[in-house]
Amino acid sequence: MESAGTARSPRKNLPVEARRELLTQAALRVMKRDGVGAATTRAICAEAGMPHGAFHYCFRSKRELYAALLTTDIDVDLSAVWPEVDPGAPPADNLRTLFRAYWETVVADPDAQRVLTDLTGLALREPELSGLPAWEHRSYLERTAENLDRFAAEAHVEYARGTAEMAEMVLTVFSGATTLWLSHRDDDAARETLDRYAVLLAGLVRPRS
Amino acid sequence: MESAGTARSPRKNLPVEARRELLTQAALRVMKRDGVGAATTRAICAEAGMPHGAFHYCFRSKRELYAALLTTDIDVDLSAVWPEVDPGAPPADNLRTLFRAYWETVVADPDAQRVLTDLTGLALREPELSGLPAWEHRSYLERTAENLDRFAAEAHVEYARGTAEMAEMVLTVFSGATTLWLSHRDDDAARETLDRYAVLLAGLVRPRS
DNA sequence: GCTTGACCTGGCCACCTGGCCAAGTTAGGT
DNA sequence: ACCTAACTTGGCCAGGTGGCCAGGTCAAGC
Repeated sequence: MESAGTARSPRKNLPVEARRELLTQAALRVMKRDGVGAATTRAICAEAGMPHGAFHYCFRSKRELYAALLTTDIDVDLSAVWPEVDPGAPPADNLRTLFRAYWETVVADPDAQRVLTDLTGLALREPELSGLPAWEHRSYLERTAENLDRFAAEAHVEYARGTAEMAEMVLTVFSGATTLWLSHRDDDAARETLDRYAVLLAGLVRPRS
Repeated sequence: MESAGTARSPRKNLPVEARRELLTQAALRVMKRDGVGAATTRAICAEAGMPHGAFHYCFRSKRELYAALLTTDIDVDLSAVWPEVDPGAPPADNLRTLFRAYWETVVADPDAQRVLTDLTGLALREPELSGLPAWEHRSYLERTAENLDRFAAEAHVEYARGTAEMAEMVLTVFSGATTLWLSHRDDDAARETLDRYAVLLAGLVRPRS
């Protein structure tokens, strides 16, 4: 079984970077399972099968762990689930397919969204980390724009207002739908809302010139 | 001056409910100022000018305080800032005015949004409180629908897909715009996005039959 | 004045938190 | 075989946490 959290490697010299990686992944597991508040340095080390002392050998402080999480580990890879695009279909249909593909990734791992939200809120308080959420948002925006461009190429369309603004609008709806769904957990309502916005936003799409 | 947090009433017999109210308001102040995590029972009592012992005379546990906050105190009153509606103007213009009025309340007190977000996330973890966010969402949805109805009446329009679904869509955009803005703090981007969505959603509005 | 019950409080408790460190262990170069 | 520098660890610390309670205080009713 070798279940994480109970296993305890006897002793193994490891470069600090490798250990940092193990710790950040363990932290993410704990946060998803028990909440960001429950991710104490001890809980994280236990999850990673390390003694508590290992933590402050790898990280100067807990904030450094937060920073590592926000800059590297939290990646909801949109391109992972890429929908089939039919160049012949109406843009609204293709856009709806795209939105649903995103939604699958949200439903598949809701805890990831909660952790991201909580971690962002936490970082905003810490002066040392307060810049990270903005950075993370820009990164997210860029990747969304890339996906939108790829989508536009495959569907043979272009965006009336430009890709960047389209990306901001799409992210707004995704973020809102996710937030609301985390509260009400109404799958149907969320999907319907996304479908409707797919239709609306299709109005900003036109055949490529 | 009588600044809150330092003043300390000598001793005053108060019905428990009044004291509870004082504590919840003090808790809200602390959370907005220093974050939800900083709102310890001691910090809250200090803010309210009470000894620490008072807390557990009024509340059985800290969770009970959270519940009191989520069910009564957190009210972002949309109808407080009601825009002027011009029945002669295009629906898109009126809708944009409505959206901007909402946005003013967000920008006026961003910390309230953060507290609401964090508190919701926290409640979702606690089995005892996990139902409250859904309840809160329904309440929010109803009040949004009421406002939309009032708006429709004043602007002499109606909603093609029904008020309820319109409210869900509007809330989705509001929530998303707020979340994104809390990260990037780009006022212009947020306003532009809201303006664009006002135009898009105006497509779901038609003259009253 | 006296009784009663609601109200009030300082101090205590067990537990947990992030952070630190001296002493020990390992692996690789020479 | 030895040295060195990187790595590992259990234990310790000061401070903070939510929760509890015995004993004190107050105001109202008689």
